[in-house]
Amino acid sequence: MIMIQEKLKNTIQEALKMPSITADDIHLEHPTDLNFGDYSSNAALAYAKELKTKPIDLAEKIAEEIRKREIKEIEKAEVAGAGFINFFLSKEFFAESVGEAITEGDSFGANESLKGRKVMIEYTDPNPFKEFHIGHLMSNTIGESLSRIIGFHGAEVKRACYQGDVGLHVAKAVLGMKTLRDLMPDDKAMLTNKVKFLAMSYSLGSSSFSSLSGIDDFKRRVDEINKAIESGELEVINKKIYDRNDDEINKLYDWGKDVSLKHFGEIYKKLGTEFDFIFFERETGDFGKKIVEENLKNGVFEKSDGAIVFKGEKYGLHTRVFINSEGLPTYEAKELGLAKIKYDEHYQYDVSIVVTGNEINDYFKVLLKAMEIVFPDLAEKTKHISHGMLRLPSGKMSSRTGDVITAESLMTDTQKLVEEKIKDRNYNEEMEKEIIEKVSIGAIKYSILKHTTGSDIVYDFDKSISFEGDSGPYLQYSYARAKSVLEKAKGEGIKASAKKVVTETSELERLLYRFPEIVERAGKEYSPHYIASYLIELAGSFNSFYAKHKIVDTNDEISPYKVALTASFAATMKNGLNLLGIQVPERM
RNA sequence: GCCCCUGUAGUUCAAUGGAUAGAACGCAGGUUUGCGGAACCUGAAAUUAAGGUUCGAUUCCUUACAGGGGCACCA
Repeated sequence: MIMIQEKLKNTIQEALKMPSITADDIHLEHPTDLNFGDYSSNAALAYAKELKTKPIDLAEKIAEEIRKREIKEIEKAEVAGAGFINFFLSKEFFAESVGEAITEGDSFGANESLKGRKVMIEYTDPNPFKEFHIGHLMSNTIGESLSRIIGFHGAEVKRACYQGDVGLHVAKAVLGMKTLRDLMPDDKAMLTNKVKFLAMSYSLGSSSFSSLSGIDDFKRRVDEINKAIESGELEVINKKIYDRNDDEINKLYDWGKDVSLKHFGEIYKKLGTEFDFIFFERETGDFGKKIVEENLKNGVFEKSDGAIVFKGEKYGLHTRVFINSEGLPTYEAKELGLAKIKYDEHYQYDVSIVVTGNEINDYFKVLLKAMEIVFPDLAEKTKHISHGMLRLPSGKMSSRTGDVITAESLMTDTQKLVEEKIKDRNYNEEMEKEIIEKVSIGAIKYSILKHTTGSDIVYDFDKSISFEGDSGPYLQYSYARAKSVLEKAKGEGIKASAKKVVTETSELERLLYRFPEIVERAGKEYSPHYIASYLIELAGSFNSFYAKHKIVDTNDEISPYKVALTASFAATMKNGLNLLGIQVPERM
């Protein structure tokens, strides 16, 4: 499929008669306006000067050369504008690509450029005892999509999640649990109550109490916990959690961790992620500490104010603490240990991708620099992909009222909107449940993935999740609509066939064949949003096509072709959405 | 103070150095009972400012202004 590009490039290269230029130097693009053709090259503009000729003349020369060859995929090549060479693909080419999309089905768009490569991708990374918030949802959505895209390039992909099960945030939650112990749900209680209990415990241990005002004896408990924090009990608990030498603490800790992880498990299931590896900070801490200490003598790390640091200034970065003055490894040391553990003990990857929020970009640069010195081979394989922050229109999300938008509240709110939308349609209960889940998750994921990875997303609670226009449900709807047309065609005995081409080429065909290219680009640049915007364009094109033509029509001799076009659209949409981690309902 | 990121229609987002800057929401108007109106069609509406590089700049460089993030024992 992508061979057509190679063919064009080679031809242009030959026509140029410039030995110093290789086919790879030739740039091809899709003009934004289809009136300018399907492919366009600026080669004449770029090399006219060197050849001491006018761009227009050179372009004409190249175009002539191409016409002479009578390439069957090319209907015409013309010169336009300042010296662009525009290529219009032939009907035969489009018919062939429509046929390909149907035959290849679920693998349409896939390639083997990463065949044999092993890729580990770490994402989501929520912390047990704490809430699963929007940031984790973003990381999960992007990480899952990247995993699928990279897998579509033929690589073997392993998904990993790294969770902070030790540290001050955990100690805070345990302290909160101690204070709220008499409210602790018994074993018969529902999971949701346990989760709520945990959330309360955590917020009791933090500066925000807004979610707690309903509980008994609220003020006494807050006072109690503030007193405990002032007296340094947090550090004591933290140490006890590390050392596991206190039965009471262990019991609370184990219970809380278990509830948390089960809860995360439910969320992953809804989101469609299955991790191959789950790492915990407890495992990486000691190891990371050892690595740092071993590299003290050789000067990679230095002692400073009782802590062990990496002086990033030498490399234009900043200093970071790897082991604090109490001798405990910080996140930096743990991450160093994690990289080594991932590779040595679990998976000999060729590439290791870590997806996080961009607020730690600078920190990650320091980490990578340190890793470059200690484990150069691993650093070379490691790639940091960061996503933007989610902000409210009025400013930062967490500081305003102390309310953090949890991923779950977003998910349930969205579900309610979908429920409202479909309440008048009579689906059976099972189907309704499926539709609600797929559509609401699809809406959320799409609204994250349509943005350039790395840019911030402004989140307006009322408007952000849309079901119309530029939205996940719009894509799902278009797919469901196509499926329903195909059902009807089947019922009327019309078989899809791309063999007989008598129709005018539509925009739909001119977009469909591009899918494999889009997938490649999304993979190369680690950017799912290319797929998202492509699918929107594709869906719009299909919907226009649908409005203009009657697809299923026993009296129309080109109906089989239109059915084929519809089938290839459906296959492409399904694959594209799958790469975004969005499921497709057959009906909605 | 220093470092990083970002400034595009009223709003939220697109645009591998290319041609007339593309969508969606919102707004104004429309869609002959034809396979699903979560749809389709028409219209008004934008590159923060000033320089520079280039045949060509939303894109690269410089400066200014505005917003976000980070800068030692949290992650």
